[in-house]
Amino acid sequence: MAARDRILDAAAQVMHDQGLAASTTREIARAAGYSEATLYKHFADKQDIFLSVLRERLPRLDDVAGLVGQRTVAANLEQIVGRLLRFYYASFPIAASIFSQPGLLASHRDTLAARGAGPRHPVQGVADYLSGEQAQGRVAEDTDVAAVAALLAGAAFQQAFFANFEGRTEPDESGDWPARLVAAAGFTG
Amino acid sequence: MAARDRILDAAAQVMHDQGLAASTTREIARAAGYSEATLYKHFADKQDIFLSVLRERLPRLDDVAGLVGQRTVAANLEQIVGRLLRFYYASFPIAASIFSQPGLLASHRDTLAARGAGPRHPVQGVADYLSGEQAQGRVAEDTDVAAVAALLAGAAFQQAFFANFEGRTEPDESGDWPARLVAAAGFTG
DNA sequence: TGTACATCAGTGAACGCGCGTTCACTGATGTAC
DNA sequence: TGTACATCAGTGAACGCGCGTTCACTGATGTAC
Repeated sequence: MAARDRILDAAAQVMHDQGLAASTTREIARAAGYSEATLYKHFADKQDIFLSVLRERLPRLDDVAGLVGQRTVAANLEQIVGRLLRFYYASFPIAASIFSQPGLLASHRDTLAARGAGPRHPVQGVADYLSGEQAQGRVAEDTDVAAVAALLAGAAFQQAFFANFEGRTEPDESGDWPARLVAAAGFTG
Repeated sequence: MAARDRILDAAAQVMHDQGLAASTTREIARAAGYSEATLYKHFADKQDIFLSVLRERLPRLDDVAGLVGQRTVAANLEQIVGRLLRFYYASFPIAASIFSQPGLLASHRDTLAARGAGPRHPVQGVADYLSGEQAQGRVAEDTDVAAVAALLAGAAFQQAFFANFEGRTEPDESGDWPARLVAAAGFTG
């Protein structure tokens, strides 16, 4: 099964570096070090390669529930925003480019739906973390955790977009930006 | 010059409906009601068509500065979030799909840079609005207007992404979502 | 007014190319006796 | 141990197709005298 993995690694890299449009079977085969014919021993067709990359090679986001009750809520949220920033930054080039092929987008959406996953998952994770803190009395009862999660995750998502759009090689974590976002959402200390 | 406009309208529609990958010269010409050869009377090449669509057919966002001092800050911010939501929703399919062609992305970035514009513009608009209110004493002196703007615009941006990803035909403005976001950012009344 | 010519928007048909995909094949490794 | 055969990962070369682009052309409209 080494070949299958190497093909997926190569495809993910070509998609990331050169974009979906330049991710031809020739280019993926070349990057993987196999002939084009080999691709078809492991995948039904080209779309199967792309969907497999989306399923198996997009970054995972570490679960955030373990932070409940640790340190301070503000410190945890700062760390969460930093993680989201890196996660979204790494996912963006591949995830965004599938908008160029609505059929691919729809197939991927169905894959995620069948798994019970989807792009709202990280936001829900932040909301769940805040609910956990609420249960411990470390976050005010009347806090709208879903709205706070949408603000923080949304800001991280958009900052990651800016970094990719501007061609930067890493997300902008410079200075105290996560801390400022968390403070503006009402969490200090 | 009617032909040029009709070609750009057709190209924008095909890009929006079928994605960048399916936006071939044949398809654009068909949608515009001209022969493919006519495209080349008005544009240097296919990339020139795409860049012209990005320059001339992406939605514009109304200036927001005029709201300073009107009604309440919370009400204004709710309206601004609603506008951002619709703006991002309409821009997303075309804007995201250019990530599939890094060359196109880079050219578009340069076009915007030469104009002094770019994707941070709407966020800056929100920050400027808040600074204006600060000058009138309607927003606290110590409010981090850049961070608040990043939260609100980011949340709208991500909600618009969700709506597009899920294939909805309009952004999710249901219920009091903009109001909840504004309240979670610390603005009520 | 008619006539000869210029301009100009638009086209049908063809082009060369790179794409995704398939096919018959190869050569190395494993297995039976 | 040797030998005959089966399995299996991988390939070179070709395929048909749709792409972006170009070219010589058409026919309607404008202009000069």
